[in-house]
Amino acid sequence: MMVEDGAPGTSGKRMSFGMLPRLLGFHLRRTQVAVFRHFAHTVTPEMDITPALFGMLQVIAANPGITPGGLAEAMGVDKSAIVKVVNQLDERGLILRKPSEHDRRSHSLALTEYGRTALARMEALVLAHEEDFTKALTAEELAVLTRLLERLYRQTE
Amino acid sequence: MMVEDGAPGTSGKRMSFGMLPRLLGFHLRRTQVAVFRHFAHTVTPEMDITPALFGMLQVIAANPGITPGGLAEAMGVDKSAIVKVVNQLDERGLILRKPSEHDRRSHSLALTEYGRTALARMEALVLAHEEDFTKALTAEELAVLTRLLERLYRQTE
DNA sequence: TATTGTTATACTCTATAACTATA
DNA sequence: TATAGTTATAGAGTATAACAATA
Repeated sequence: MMVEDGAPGTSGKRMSFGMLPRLLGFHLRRTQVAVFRHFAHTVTPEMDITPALFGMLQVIAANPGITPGGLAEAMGVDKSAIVKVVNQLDERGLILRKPSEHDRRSHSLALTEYGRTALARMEALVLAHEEDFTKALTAEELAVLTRLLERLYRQTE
Repeated sequence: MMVEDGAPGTSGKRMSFGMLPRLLGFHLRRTQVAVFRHFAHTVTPEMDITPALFGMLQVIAANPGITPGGLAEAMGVDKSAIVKVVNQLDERGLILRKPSEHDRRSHSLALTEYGRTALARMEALVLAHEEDFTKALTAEELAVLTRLLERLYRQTE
């Protein structure tokens, strides 16, 4: 049996977040979680892809011949963290990994034919996800939001 | 020796993010990373706290007597994931964990005297971090940004 | 039977360090 | 010596399942 004892969270009582709602990071975090959840419901079921993997595919598609090191730099992670990702995409037949002719240490990444087809479908799902998630905002409000975010993170690049 | 071979990322060449810049999640992610890095440079060195731990302390401080289960619910994580966090805060003397009188299964969390002092200092550092990170925006722009984010994540709550 | 806190366990993400094969 | 890719390893963070104490 449940007993009301004054402590929030034990029952259905409202609880306070203290000063957190005055911090931008708090709202960023909540929005990020909501976007990921929405993506997981709308894109992942059909194409079995995460936001991070989709991002990797986009960068490879937009920069054919990019190296694993270049991909790591683009995504802002260590080169060692890229290996598992590239392996996954490779094993799924989405990308091709071939040694460079100039420098045999270096590898060149590019989408396969199947990868291009799959990515096209993912892009359609992602755009639908984006449109649905942002439907509460007008196009202008979304543009304002994006530009404000850009101004914040560009100052520290 | 480094050889230019046309692939971006291998050298200092610009690379493209494809359609990613048209996705809100891309900009949210980059802003989130920038906020965390700024926090790590301005708050963590003096008070050895992360954004997540600071959030936990805020919720405990604002809801004295909250249970671990209530904290888990507030932070949107599983109750089993809270245990390590509460242990850390307890071991550092920031919070006190005592059994409830009404229900001896239940624990009641609250800040210690030291915890209150430490949190006050953290809050000062966090507010300075917030002000510096958002200094590129006017107060009005920041308010607009916050409200747009709220409208996005509230629709899915 | 159901709930609270906890443990055991596993999986993801990411970093550091060291290895290999080239250069 | 230096670099590209990789491996081994470790530490967060989070989830599921199961357990003991209590209700």
